[in-house]
Amino acid sequence: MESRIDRIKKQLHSAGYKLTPQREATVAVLLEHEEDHLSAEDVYLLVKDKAPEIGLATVYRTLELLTELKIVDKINFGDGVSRYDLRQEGAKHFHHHLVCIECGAVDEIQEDLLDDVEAVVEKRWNFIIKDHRLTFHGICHRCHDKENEEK
Amino acid sequence: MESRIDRIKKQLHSAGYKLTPQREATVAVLLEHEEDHLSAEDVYLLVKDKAPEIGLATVYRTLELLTELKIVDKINFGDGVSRYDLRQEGAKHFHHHLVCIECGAVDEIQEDLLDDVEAVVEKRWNFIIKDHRLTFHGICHRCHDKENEEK
DNA sequence: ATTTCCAATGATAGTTTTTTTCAAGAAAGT
DNA sequence: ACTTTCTTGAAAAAAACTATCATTGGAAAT
Repeated sequence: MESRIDRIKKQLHSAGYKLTPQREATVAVLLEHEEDHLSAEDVYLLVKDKAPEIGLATVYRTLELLTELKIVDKINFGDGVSRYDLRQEGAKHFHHHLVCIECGAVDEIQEDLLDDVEAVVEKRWNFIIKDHRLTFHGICHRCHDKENEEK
Repeated sequence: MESRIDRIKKQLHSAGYKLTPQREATVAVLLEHEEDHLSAEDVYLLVKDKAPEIGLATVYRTLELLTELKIVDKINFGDGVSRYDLRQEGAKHFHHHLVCIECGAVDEIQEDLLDDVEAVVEKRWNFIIKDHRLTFHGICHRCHDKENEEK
């Protein structure tokens, strides 16, 4: 059975790049933290455990490359750092996010809830949608539950 | 009749701030460029025409203040700069954006198309939505038309 | 009126994040 | 083996933003 990393390797190759040990370590970190939303610095520190000799610039370059190939998506939640998020394999669009304004947690919504909205936008604004970014800011179920308990 | 700037002045006052000449010049620039999505640097350069002695730090501080009071919204289209966008008066949510990947134009959608989606999210994820960010990336009507002409 | 106070400012230094440069190293092609 | 190209690490540089601090200017107190 072909693993995820093998398929990424093929994607790189078909775009004319190779999967160097540094790139492999970086991808491995991203795979191991699929649920998280790591900054370049975060990734760098985690990769260093696997490959201590890696440089920060290489991590930035790798993340940029993976973004270009649409293997990861670069997002910004407004805190001054770019974060990198693996795309679901085969997903045609980027998933959505729920950012809690109380605890800072970021949850993901994998379902694509925007089909109807996109149909309206494409028609009414004559805009051909290639991708989207949707983030909700509010209070997550955990903080919400906690507040209710306190009452 | 009360003008927009008067209402903003009141908002500042009721939060314990005053509308200094520098703040007024900054707000004026934002009002004159409502359609645009200016960076702090952009605002700074435009404000300098009205008030040449203003400092960049003051512009940053004013934009931060206006963001806090929800008079403007701070957005990030992924190009490494924060941009500032006046909120429609009385709008409960931030409007949406169409970013063209060909020409870079940014158009606005003032209608709130997300009511249904938000109802689903609040119910299914038990998340209390306070605000949202929605941006579509794709090809705008102008670039689209241009391509058709060429054929 | 004077004085006192304090928010607000401009200039500048400092941070933080990201990008560029450049020399060296590894890999692939010939 | 030799050349070419890609990739890398280290360090410098750039870009965006924030903090510091002395000064100012206007409101409030006396």
